[in-house]
Amino acid sequence: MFSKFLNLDKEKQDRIINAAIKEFAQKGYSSASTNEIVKEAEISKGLLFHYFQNKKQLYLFLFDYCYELLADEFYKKINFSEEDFFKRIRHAVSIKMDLLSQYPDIFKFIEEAYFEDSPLIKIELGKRIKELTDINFGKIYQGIDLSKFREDVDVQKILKIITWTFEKLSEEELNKAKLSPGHEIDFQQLQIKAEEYFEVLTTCFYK
Amino acid sequence: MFSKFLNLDKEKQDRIINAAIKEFAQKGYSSASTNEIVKEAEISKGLLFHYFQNKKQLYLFLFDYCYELLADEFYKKINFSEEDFFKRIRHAVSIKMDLLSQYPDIFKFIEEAYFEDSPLIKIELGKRIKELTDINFGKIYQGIDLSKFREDVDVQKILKIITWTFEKLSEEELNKAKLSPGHEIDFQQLQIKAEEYFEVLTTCFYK
DNA sequence: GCTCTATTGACTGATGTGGTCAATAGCGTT
DNA sequence: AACGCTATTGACCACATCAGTCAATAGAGC
Repeated sequence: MFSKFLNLDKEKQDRIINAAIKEFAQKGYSSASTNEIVKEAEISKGLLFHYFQNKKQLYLFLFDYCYELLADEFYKKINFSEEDFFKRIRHAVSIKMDLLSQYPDIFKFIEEAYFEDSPLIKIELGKRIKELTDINFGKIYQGIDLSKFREDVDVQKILKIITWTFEKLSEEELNKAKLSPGHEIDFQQLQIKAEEYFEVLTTCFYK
Repeated sequence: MFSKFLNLDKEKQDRIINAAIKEFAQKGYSSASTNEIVKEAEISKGLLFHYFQNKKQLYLFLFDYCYELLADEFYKKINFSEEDFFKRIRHAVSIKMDLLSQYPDIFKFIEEAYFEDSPLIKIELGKRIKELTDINFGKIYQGIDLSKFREDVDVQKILKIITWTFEKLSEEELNKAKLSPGHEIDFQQLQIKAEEYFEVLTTCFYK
């Protein structure tokens, strides 16, 4: 299907993939322009359509690419044998932030895919999107040692509050980055803040 | 400036305003189509440009309109004499949810404005956007009685965790609503859940 | 110098854009 | 009924951009 494309040297593949992801991420499927993609990738219009049958096939190829890349990276790094919830969630958020900083456009691309409403995407991507959501929320809770938590309140709610805290902390830092000139996330400061909240949360929620 | 428009009967004004807000909210400034706006508002193309000099003026008018509407409604309802932080924040979130369910497109419109990067908007809307953010986070904390909180952790972080919890709870319910057939928020269930988290948070964070 | 594939970019017809403007509808006044 | 005046229309404009095509060319291997 895409064998012609996959036989290209890696550098050119990457140029095309990155350009296309960036464009789709910024504008969504229908508003994304193949003209912009070839300009950014520094290839000719004809070449893009030599490798990919049409815009739709390109988009689907990219979704598969992004999905596999994020899933692989996440599962490669997460440590499921860590039973302490705080450490687990802190680690998961940290991985997510790493990936986010490494592949910001890929995250945006996946995010945008949620909002696509052309029939194409709703049908063909529905299942995979659901799977990806589970990466964020499902498996993170498996095998957690709940015995450390205080017993006078619902532990499930505590888990949610903790998860939300780290998520909001990340979002806050991301929003700051958006307003800053270079759009760069200050990971060092985020790490420091995460540690501070980590301490507050353990103090208040552990026995 | 917009006197011609403001002399219209209210019903027609609303039709135009709502159509325009909806379109800008969905597509952002540059991709929004004046053709779509007049179609939705059921007026002719010419009439829109009879009332508003051009697309830009329309956008700026709408931002002012949305800004004032949200600010007015919020300050009208919030009770600054309530010194208990939990009650205050619970009330604020409840107001915000009310407004969100009443004016979903207006919230989306304002949200989109953050991401506009045409010079027009960055310059002319910058200050106002900042003010609106303060509505959400700044004044909510004024006059709070901090003496009730436990003293072994940073109280400012506790306030953030509480705020984030109620916000995430609202977001969660909103996302559920998006997936449901009628897009309706189950306010009763949200209220119940808020009470449950309220209890967990007071137990863990008050003395 | 031949073959064959990789690559180009000018081109197409369709669609959509913000904005204009001459024409008209409809109401208040005389 | 006839005038004036504003509210309202929608065909129209010049231009931009779109996804996709294809004849022409470049360049590598033999």
